[in-house]
Amino acid sequence: MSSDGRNTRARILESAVELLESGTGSAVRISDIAKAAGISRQAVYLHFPKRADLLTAATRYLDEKNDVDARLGESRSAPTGLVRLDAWVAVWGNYIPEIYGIGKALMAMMDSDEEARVAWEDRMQAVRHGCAAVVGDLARDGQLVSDLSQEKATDILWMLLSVRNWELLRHECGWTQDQYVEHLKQVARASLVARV
Amino acid sequence: MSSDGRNTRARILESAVELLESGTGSAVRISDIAKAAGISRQAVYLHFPKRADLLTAATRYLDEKNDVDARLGESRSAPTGLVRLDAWVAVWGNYIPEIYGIGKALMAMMDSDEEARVAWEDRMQAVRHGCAAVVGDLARDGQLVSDLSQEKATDILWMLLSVRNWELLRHECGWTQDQYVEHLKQVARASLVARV
DNA sequence: CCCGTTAATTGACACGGTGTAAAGTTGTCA
DNA sequence: TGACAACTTTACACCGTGTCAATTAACGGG
Repeated sequence: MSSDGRNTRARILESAVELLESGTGSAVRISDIAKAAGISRQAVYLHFPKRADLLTAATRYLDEKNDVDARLGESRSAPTGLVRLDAWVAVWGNYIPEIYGIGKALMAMMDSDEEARVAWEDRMQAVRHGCAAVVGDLARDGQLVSDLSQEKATDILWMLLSVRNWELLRHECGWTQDQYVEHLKQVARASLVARV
Repeated sequence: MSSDGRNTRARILESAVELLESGTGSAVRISDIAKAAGISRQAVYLHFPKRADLLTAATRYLDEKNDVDARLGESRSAPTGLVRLDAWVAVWGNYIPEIYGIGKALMAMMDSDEEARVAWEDRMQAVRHGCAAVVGDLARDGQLVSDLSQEKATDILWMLLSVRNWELLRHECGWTQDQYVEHLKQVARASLVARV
């Protein structure tokens, strides 16, 4: 069973993201994940000593599975700032619904678990920097609305990408993921791009 | 001590909001609140059988303390849609930092406690309706940017007012509450109001 | 003045989820 | 065959929530 080493770890992460995505978020227990992965609860602790370890590992697992880095790289090589904005928003719009369950679980722990707080804030800061880059592109192309500073525009974009928004739009308005992404694009354009 | 009936309840709520605001949010325990209120833990359960009861009561307590209803009423009687937008954003911008601790605590329970979920979503829906009203005013005054539907504009405004945003801007960017409110106003104007 | 009511107190406990610890099992590889 | 690693089972400590029962203190009305 030594070849199962990485296999089991991956199975745990798969089960974790599956449970966290499709449902009750922070109410998912370690034992639920273990059961879904077909192993004992203690085996989970063998791979992830603390709950926060599992959750942060799950975010990285999703990053790799979705090739987020590569896609974000692609988005930056688009021809104009306007297209880069669309691409960036599309990547995040599609990604957020995937991590929102994990995000909820991490946010719920943030107040009591320092490690979870740091992990989540690091993640948020990375998004923020991405927003700043995209807005910088817009400004360089002369497409940013004239009465917005780059800082303010970054904040707007970043607020729009808030994880909570997806959850609320989905639950309260019954939106699909496609609707959400399309909407994000339009809203981002309406907020940031100079009208002709 | 029968006259202490309402007094104790109020003292519990005061201690609760104080602890929840200035600090660790969902990590605040019933016993912490009891200690801060100078009573026993069981006395808290006497007034609020479940944790969710206390939290939802705390939100109502803050509403009344801050006269939120009255202020929102005033904001709607402002002369133009533009001024109404400013007033509405100011009320919520000042209110959100106060309830964000309670919001965090409620959100952390949402997945496991149905009552907490309903309470929070009701609250969010109320905000949403308010946003729709303000946007409707803008549209009636011909001030809404022409390429935005009222629905989309409502979503923008509502995303900007997300409770999470305040926390993140405060922690990651070190913003003060005044900065936040001023920023919200400007962003809302930039996003929604037709430029002349 | 006593009596009933009501709020609060103390102490004990059940429940559930996290995390730890120890001993036993199975499979692999040298 | 023996060492090693992953996983299993069982058991338990810890902590926060919520419940229960017995007790004390204060107030108001008869």
